[in-house]
Amino acid sequence: MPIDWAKHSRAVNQRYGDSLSATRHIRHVLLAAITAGDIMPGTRLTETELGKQLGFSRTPLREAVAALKAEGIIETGEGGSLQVRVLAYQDIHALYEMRATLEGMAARLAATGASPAEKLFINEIRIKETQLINSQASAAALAQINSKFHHGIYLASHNGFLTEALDRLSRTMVLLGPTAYSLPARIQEIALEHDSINEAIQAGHGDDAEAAAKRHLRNAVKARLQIIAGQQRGILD
Amino acid sequence: MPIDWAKHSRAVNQRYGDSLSATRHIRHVLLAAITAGDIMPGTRLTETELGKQLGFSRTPLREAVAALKAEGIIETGEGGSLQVRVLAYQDIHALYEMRATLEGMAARLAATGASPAEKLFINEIRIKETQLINSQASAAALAQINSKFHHGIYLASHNGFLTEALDRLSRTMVLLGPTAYSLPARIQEIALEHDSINEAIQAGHGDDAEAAAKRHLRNAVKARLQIIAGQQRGILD
DNA sequence: ACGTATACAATTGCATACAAAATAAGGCTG
DNA sequence: CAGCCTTATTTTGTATGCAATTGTATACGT
Repeated sequence: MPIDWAKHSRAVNQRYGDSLSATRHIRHVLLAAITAGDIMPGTRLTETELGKQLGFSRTPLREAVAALKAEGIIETGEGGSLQVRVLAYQDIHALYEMRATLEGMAARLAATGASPAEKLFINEIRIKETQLINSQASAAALAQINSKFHHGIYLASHNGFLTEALDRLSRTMVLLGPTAYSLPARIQEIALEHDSINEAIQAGHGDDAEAAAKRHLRNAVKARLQIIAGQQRGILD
Repeated sequence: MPIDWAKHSRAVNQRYGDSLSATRHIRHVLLAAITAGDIMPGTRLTETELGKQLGFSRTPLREAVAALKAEGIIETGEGGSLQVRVLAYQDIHALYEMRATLEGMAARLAATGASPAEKLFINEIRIKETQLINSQASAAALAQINSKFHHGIYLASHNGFLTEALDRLSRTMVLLGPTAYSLPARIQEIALEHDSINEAIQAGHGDDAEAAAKRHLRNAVKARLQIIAGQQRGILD
């Protein structure tokens, strides 16, 4: 069954405007399709087919793919064939280990260096998250506000390289599949953990913020393993 | 005055073999040229000209550039023109701040998780570095063994994402220009600091290794600022 | 003489076309 | 019938060509 590229394409246009170059447009559409789970890791992608489906020639497609390969989202199999990167079990731990360190760093910097406006902004997102949880919002909506909360902290770190590294890790994480918001029990925990981080940032306590962020990520990997265990199927299916 | 692309091209062939695709080859050649200081940050690159000089068509060139743009080495100026990324003064601090955190993490993981063989390997590089310093080796040779020392620690962290992030940061750092090995006084300091890191790793002391690595990077940024102060020219030159 | 408009040159973005490599299929031989 | 070699087809890698946008120079008007 073919993928609904038009849907992702519309979403990208709505989010970034319709004046993006073909290369950038395709890059975002591919990321959206991977995030939505329309293209599973390991799936072979053929340029001709993809280009035809997306309505672009192979040239901008290949440039978009070159960027995604540099990011580690797409990899070249044997013979130069393209496929969405397949993460090994060990990679999950490495990924979360990295993110715990970087999120800790970001939270510390935000606590010690964020402007009053930035702190207010983070706090507002946190309040909105609580409202969404209480109103039983969808997993997608919760995942979105979660992204905003974390991204707000990244920006408040005032370190562009840190922000970029964390954004990149987040993009890589979509390769792992569904978010933790598919686990109802985890939602309340996340709220509490976000509170700890937020309070430490508001109070300007760098050590506490870092510790809270690391705790948050340690729990996140635990939840992730639980999801994976739930998905557990035979290797051959 | 034209750049000696043939030299860089030969170096890339020697390092990676001559069976690289044009795209990958060009990517490495461009990185080498930037590292060597043949292309200064801010320099405008025109695809047609570059392609002609390198002996390839624009297609693989553009793919190589797409990858370097994704890495933040090349950026698109106004009007879509290409230029080597220009780092702001503030970026220097952000860059070293990031690297201090990640190098600290790598040193800690190496100390606690490296295999005996990896520890021996790191130690051998450290010994070789001492020999090179004592024999008054060139700055380039010292910079190379320095890279090997650090990269050995990255690998010993057993975290592929960390290794990749640090490699990426190292590539970005070439935008800053000459290495600290142009400062004779710094060379002895570096040796001592590397010793501290190595000893902590050999002893398996994670905390000490992380602290030593962070100290090393704090001193490195100090040396970097000294170099920049020495280069100080007017903005308009 | 300065600012603005217009025409032209240069450069990027994309598509098409071709060449080389890899995968798949088929036939042959042991 | 199994394994392997040969061939055909698909797929990737690279080159060229065209269209559209951007930068620049010249001419004109104020």
